[in-house]
Amino acid sequence: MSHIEPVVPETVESKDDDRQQNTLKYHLLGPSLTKAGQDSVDQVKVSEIIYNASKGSKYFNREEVRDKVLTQKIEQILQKKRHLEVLDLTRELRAADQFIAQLDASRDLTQYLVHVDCDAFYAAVEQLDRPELEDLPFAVGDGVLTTCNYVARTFGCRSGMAAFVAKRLCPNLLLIPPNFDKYAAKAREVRKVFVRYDPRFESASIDEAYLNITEYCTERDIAPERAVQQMRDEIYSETKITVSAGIAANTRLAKICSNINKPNGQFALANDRNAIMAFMRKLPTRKVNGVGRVLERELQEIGINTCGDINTHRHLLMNRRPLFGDKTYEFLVTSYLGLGRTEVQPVEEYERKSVGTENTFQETADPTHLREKLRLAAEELEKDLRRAECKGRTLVLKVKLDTFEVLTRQVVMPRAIYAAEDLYSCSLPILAKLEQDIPGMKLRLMGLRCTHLVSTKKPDPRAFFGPRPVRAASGDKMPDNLLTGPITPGHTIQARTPERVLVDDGQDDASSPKVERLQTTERDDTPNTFKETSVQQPAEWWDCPICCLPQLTDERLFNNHIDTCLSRQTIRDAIQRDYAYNPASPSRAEPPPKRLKNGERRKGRTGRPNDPKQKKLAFT
DNA sequence: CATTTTAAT
DNA sequence: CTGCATTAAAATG
Repeated sequence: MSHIEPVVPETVESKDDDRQQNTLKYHLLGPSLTKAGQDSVDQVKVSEIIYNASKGSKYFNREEVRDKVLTQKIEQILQKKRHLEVLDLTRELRAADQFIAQLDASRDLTQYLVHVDCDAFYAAVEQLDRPELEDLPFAVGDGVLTTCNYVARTFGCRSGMAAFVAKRLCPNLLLIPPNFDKYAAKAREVRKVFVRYDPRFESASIDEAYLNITEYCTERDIAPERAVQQMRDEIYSETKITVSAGIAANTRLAKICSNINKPNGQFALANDRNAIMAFMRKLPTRKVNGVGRVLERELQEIGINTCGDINTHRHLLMNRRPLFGDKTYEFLVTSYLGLGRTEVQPVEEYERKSVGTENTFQETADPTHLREKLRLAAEELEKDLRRAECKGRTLVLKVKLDTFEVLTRQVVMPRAIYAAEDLYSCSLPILAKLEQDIPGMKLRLMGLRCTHLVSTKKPDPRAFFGPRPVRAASGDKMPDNLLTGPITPGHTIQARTPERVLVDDGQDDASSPKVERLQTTERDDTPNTFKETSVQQPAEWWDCPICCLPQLTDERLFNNHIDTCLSRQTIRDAIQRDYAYNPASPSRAEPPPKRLKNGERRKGRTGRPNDPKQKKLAFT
């Protein structure tokens, strides 16, 4: 890392302090250094400016604390490592080798995956409307830079950076407020081109996508590189947006490759084991999606800088008392081997697991004020839940103190809810308790999130009578068998989300799912069925198994409702199944999978994904 | 061991 | 010095 020489580090303490300060500077530097190659920028100078601009702020203080904690954690790792080094580890070495061999054997080199990434997307879109911006340093965002153009990047500006810090780096920086609708529209244009190459392409975020172009190439007998070049040309001529692309045997490699010749370039890694191994061997761990500043540092400290180093240290990683968890271990090993997903999944087939909203505000300790914020969050969440067509069984309250410390508290509710009224009344007690536990609690952010979602999608009787309830349709095929299916290492499992969130690669933005939602949910359908249920009290409801909406806990009313629901359509769809509708015990009139003691969901989704892998990891 | 909370991405 | 979502690991009981 960039090292700023201290004046005179005399005592041991000052030396440590100094090292601490440098790790912190690196920390504050964020992804800009390692993630994106970004040469031609004086990183030392940049980190110095960032450091000085941030110094003294509450945010800075919090980062400082976190950095110290991390340093401590690393010290423990090192101790453990020293302890391990004197032991005989030949057995774990053999186990590791076996594991690696198994993974290696599962390698699939038959597919051509592409990762496409729009160059400085938001900035590029703005520039289309205002060509005069081209040679000026500018960024999109308000408090924080969502993205910035390449001119601004030469000053060290990066996405995710606080605006006032960016201004220090580049006083002439122009800040443009975001126009999400505009970007979503442009993204749709770009995606129109994607479908021609892979109708099942996967959007990783508003400006990123994965495509499997194997079929496209074989059908036309065209080389992947040519196909991608052609696609990029079409994208440019049709949308005036430049994109970068990576072509490789799996999504993980493709993602790394798309970064190599950006902007407006592409890079292909041959579908050849030796080529891949050589490529990974010298690749810094940080380049791998899923490795952030923390894991990177932890790895560095035990001597792992490149993915090749992972193999060198495999015996340390696999152990009865390993330096990292199973998931992380597997993640690292697959990274070393250059393995990854070879399948992509369209957004429509993806089932989300939580819906939430959060808001930063002028810090306050006033209880009345805080309740207002909570109410707003509840109302916002209701809207989002409606858009997502679901309710939640657990509710998570998130707060950020004025010190930037983040706390969460959750409650499981007797029934799934979605109404702001209920969201509020369920979360209020938690807030009250927090206020009680932390006397002068001053907040700068509050958020609400629903998990353990229950779908309220269109009343579809098959959901009830069919083999599985509504929401399971696509979600259950998730887990990949380690040896048969595509590899989705623990870290990046369901890789869509992390990528969308990471402000990584110093390119582009952390596109908000909110934007994406606009694209998939044009209509704001608020079925009037919602209205009729918006009056119940949180205490006692039954969920109608057909329409999934909560009903008053009155057997007669409930049965009437179900009759109405059923007659509406498709009793014929229902006859297929032997699940008898049992009016006597409506609350139990559910298909087996859902029938758990106090109504908790089956543990399928938490337990399942691990299972196939778990036993693979059974190192004796 | 199951559930909750935190932290990382 | 954002906001949303997911996952792994640590803490808790």
